[in-house]
Parts: sequence; structure tokens; C-alpha cells
Amino acid sequence: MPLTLKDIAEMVGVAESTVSRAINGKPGVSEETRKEILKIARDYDFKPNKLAQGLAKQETHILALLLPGLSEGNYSKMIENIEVIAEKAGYQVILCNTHNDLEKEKSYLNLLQEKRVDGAIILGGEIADQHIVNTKLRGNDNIVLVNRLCEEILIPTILIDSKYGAYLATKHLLDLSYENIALITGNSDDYIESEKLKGYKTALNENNIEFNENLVLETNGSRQAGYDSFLNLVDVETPPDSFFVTSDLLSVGLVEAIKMGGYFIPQDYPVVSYGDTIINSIISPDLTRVVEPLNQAGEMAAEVLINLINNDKAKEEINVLKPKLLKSESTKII
Amino acid sequence: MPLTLKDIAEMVGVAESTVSRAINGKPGVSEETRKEILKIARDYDFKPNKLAQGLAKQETHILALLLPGLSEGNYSKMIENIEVIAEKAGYQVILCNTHNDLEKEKSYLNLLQEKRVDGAIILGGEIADQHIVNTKLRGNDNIVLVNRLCEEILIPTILIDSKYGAYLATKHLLDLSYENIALITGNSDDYIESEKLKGYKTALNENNIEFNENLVLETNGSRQAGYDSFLNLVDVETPPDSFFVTSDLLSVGLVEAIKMGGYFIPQDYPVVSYGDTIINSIISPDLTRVVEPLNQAGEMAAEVLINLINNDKAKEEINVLKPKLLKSESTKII
DNA sequence: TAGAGTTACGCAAGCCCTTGCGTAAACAAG
DNA sequence: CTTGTTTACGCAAGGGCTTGCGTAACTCTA
Repeated sequence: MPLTLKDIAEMVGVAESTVSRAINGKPGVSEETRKEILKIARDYDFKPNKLAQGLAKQETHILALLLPGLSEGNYSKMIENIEVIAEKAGYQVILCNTHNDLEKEKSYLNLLQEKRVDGAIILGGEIADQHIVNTKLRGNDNIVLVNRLCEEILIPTILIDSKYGAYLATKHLLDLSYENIALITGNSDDYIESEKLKGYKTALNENNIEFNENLVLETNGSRQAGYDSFLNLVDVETPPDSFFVTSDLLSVGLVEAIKMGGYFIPQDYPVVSYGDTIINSIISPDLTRVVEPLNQAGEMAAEVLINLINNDKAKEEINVLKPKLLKSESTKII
Repeated sequence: MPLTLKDIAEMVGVAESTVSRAINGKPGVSEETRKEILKIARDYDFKPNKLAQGLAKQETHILALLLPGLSEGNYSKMIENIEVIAEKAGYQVILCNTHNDLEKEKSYLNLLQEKRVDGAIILGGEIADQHIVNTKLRGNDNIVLVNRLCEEILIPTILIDSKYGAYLATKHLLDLSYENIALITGNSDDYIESEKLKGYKTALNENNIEFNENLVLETNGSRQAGYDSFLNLVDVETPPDSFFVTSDLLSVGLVEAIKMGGYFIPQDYPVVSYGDTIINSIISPDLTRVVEPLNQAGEMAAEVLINLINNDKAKEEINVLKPKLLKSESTKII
């Protein structure tokens, strides 16, 4: 049975309230008694019961992090950063793996209403906007969205500009004078993926190159799909002279297929990939790729959320972070 | 301001206690009033305040998951499984990224004493045993260790038998009549890595092959280190005729180096890797590798911990899970 | 229909901490 | 010495929920 404020109060011979004030560094306690109290607290290794504290102060210092899954999306870096910032500010992060299951998403958002968490970061996923709107309307405003958009209502959001990333990638190939750029994407239902398509089109447009939908392949995002893409694409009327692939896993497959076909990268087919996971860095040749400021996004999400919790005045705005193009061997034309 | 038990009690015209019992499905409430209460609760979407509940029942239904980092170790699968099991049992999991920092580890273990979590799973890492012993002695028994051993005191533990895994790998190569098997490991301070060395030795021993320490290379585990290993090893007196590599990242480098050297896998050098991350599955040729039952380990950890919380009688034992050898192209001798 | 056994509910204490307010003591100033 | 301030502390009311115990009302049985 751990020590409580009451215990200490009795030992020192003061009231609970005095002990509380002493320990929390609040005024209204003489130096003398404060010292005495702190000594005992230290000697007995007193730890305040956070539950009671939370109940009294109406806060838990816990944040919920909703995400569709850990393995996918490769958000580990972002998550780590969220955790670091949160921890610094005295918050704990609970993992809410939704597996893209609507019921789970709903139940996790309930944590907010049960006063079990002070705020939530929603990372990607396909949570029905309605749930978010609902919880928000119930007065639980402390929600931050990352890489996901809520169209119904204004919510602080961190977005990585996928459209711009795709634009950069496409433009790079265009600058190298390629004109038949194949685009291999994941599921276009995904907001992120559809943005990439837009960026691709924008770049083409800017260079007065007509969009050719035969050069666009929507896949399930698997490595195998990447492999198959090559076979499918080189077979069309106007075959591609270069590739822009929107995920690392797809790239692995594509690169494999290109090599299997006896072609060389970048001589025969330059390739631009997307993402900065470990995978992308182990493919040979090293891929030119769009890298996203995931660390920064994580930090920002945590900061915005904590601000939101502390002062309601936090601006409800959409922060857009820009990805960068990392040029490497796979587009190095000699 | 959310509804409370009291509010409902007033609306229905009963006492708080009755509402509590009705909502928690406890006896002592007539069907009639129960229905009435439940209806109002549902209508107003009542959510009990978990903090208050926790305070009253002395439990938080939160588990702490201490790990050195998300990116390394590739524990995501395990973590997901822990989360799934926990969630099913009504527990939330908080992420405690220790970054192998002793102070953080300590402060996270404090959560247990602050009654902020009901239990903790400690995943790998290098937490000083002393901290664990301390918290445990303070009566916070609900700790489960995964892939880490505490020598000072008996604590429920889930272990993946790395020694056995290494044994399998080595034996496989021996069975294929290779005798000069190089072992490339990560930091041998790591308990896991040192176990692998033991397994390697055991297999050699069993086959009456003398251990040759020139064939063992301890590295920092990076891809580059894997690459360099090859160059360093083929240069020795009795060069290796095959490789056993204890991590995927190392394998990537090694495979690259072998190919760069103009050699073929498995014809010139068969390779056995360790781990089942995505990386291992994208290297070409597909690597023969030791795969660990990570999912099972995660589930088990969560189950054991929850048992521990619910009935103190839970056996304090060490559960050892066996990895398997997945044979593939990199050792397929034609 | 009295007595025993149920049932349905209320009361109130307890979980541990925070905090506004009140008050006695200590001090300063006039 | 009196009045006015400041300081140090205690009191008690919360925060929202659980639960043991007590009791009035009810059901059943002989």
C-alpha cells in the first residue's frame, strides 16, 4: 500500500492540503515545513496517485494516438517523435490501433468522452468524418489530424503535401527530358494517393504534355503489384520511358522486374520512388525518391495538440509540410 | 459537461448507487428501473468517467509497454498483437519509448507506482535489472519481460530462443556440408546476440567442427557493416564457405557485397539470415532465414500480464518460444 | 396471517488529491 | 498599543464512481 498525502500529513503533523502545496511547489507553505515534508516524501519515495490527481484536476495527461496499423505506412518515426514531444510536456501516449475498423475507431474516440484521454491525434486511416464531428461537437475539441482531411468541420491538421511531392518527382523526370512517365500508385481511394495523381498531372500540364491514362496504373501497393506493373506497362501502345512509383514496396517489385527484363536503371528506365523507409534505401541502385518530413510532422502534431489542450485559443488551421526530392542513382543520367 | 451518474439518478429519481448497479449489470435492481436507467443512459450517451472508476476500483486498465524504440528490432508486429489482446480484455496500452535511456526507463516504471498503469511489459532493451527489482519489491508485481532476462529475481518472461534459432541456421549449413561457416552478428553485449553465438557453437560442436574465431565478426549491425564483413572475412586464412547473418540489415549489406564481388548466392556462398522483416523478404535471392514467432510472443506477453493482474496466482515462469528455419533460395543447392 | 426469506433500493463512506476560503498568528506601520 | 497586511496553515467541499450495510417493501410458506 503506497503512501498517500494523508499519511505524510499525519507524520509531519500538518493538513493534507499543506502537503499537497508543498509537494507541488505552490505558495502558502513556510520554507521550514516545506523542507520537512519534502524530506519525508523523498525518504518514503512518495508518488502521487495520478488517477486522483486527474479526477481532481480534470485531466489525465494522456493522449490517444489513432492509427490504422503500425506496420503499414511506416509511421514509426513519426510516432516516436510524437511520443518524445508528448513525454517532454508530461503526457503519455496510448496506442490505438484501429486496423481501419470503424467500430474500433469509434470506441477509441470514446476515450475522449470518457475523460480518459486529454486529446487525440488521428493518423491517416479512414475514420468516418462523422465520428470526429460528433466527438468534437460534444465539446471534445482536442483533436489533431495528420495526413487526413476532415471536410465537414475545421480541425487542426498536419498535412504532408503529397501532391507537391508527386509534382517534384514528375517534374524531375520531365526535366531530364522524359515524356512518357508511367505512374504506379496504390489504391486511389486513399486521399494521399489521389493527391499524388494530381501532382503528377500538374507537372505534365505545366510542361504541355498530354496526360495519358494508359501510363497510369493503380495497384494494391504490394511488391508483386510493382513487379507486374512493369510487365503490364511496357506492353502498351506508347510504352513508358521512365517510372514514378508512389511507394517503396511497389518500387522493390518494379526494380526487380526491370532488372529481370535485362534492362538497366537509369539507362533504360529511370525510376523515382516515394518515401524514405529503410526499404527504399536498400534497393540497388539507390533510388531517387521523394522524402517526407515525417519527424517534423510528428513533432508538430504533438505540439499543436498540446497547445490545443492548454489554451483553447490555438488556431485551428491546416499546416502543410513540403516533401523534398532526394536525387540519387536511379535517375542519374550520365 | 458530460452526464454523470448523479445526473441520471436525479432524472430517474433513484440513488446514484442504483444507477451504477444498473449500468454495470449488477444485481439488486429491478428489471423495470434498470430498463428505465439504461434508456436514459443510452439516450444521453452516458460515458462513465474512467478516472473516477479507476480511483474507486483501484485500477486503470492501462498497460505500459516499455521498449527501446519503434524502428529498431522491428517489433511492430509484436506490438500490434499486444495491443489487440489488451484491447480485447479491455485494456489500453501506452507507449513508453525508452530510447535505451536509463532515466526514462526509471521514470516509466514509476507509472506503475503512481498507479497510473495496471501492469507493464518490458520489451528487450537494457533496463537495469535493479529498477525492475525495486518496483517489484514495492509490490508492483505486474511486470512481464519479453526477450530480456532478469537475473536477480524471478519474473514472468517470454523468450524467443535465439540460441536455438542460431543452432538451426548453423545446422542447416552444416547439413549441406559447409564447414567454414562465417557468423556475422550485432553487438555481442546484447543478450540476444550472445545467445546466437552460443547456438552457433553448439551446432559446430555437435558436428565435431572446431570453432574458429576468425570466422566470427561482431559488427554494429548496420547495412554497411554487413557489406564490409564480406570484404574482411574472405581475406582470412581459412575463408568462409558460407554465411550465417544474425540480422536482416546486415544481410542486405552482405548480399550486396557478395554480388559486387561477382559471386553468386547460393552457388558460391550460401547465406542464412535471421528475422522476418519486410527487408528480409525483398532481398534477392530470397533468403533462407530464421523466423521468430513474434505474433505469438506478443499475444503471450499480453495474456500473461493480464492474468497476472487478475489473479496473483499466475505462475511466474519463463516461456520459451522456438523460432523456425524458413528454407529458401539462398541455400538451395541445385 | 405471522414469520422467514427475498428483493430493491438508499445511505454514506471511501478512493486520493486539489483548491477556495477562512482564520489565527506574525509582522509592519502609524 | 491599535489597525492593517501578510503569511502559514486548516477545513471542507468537491471530482465521479463503487460497494458494504441497513431497511422498507415484497413474496412465499405453514
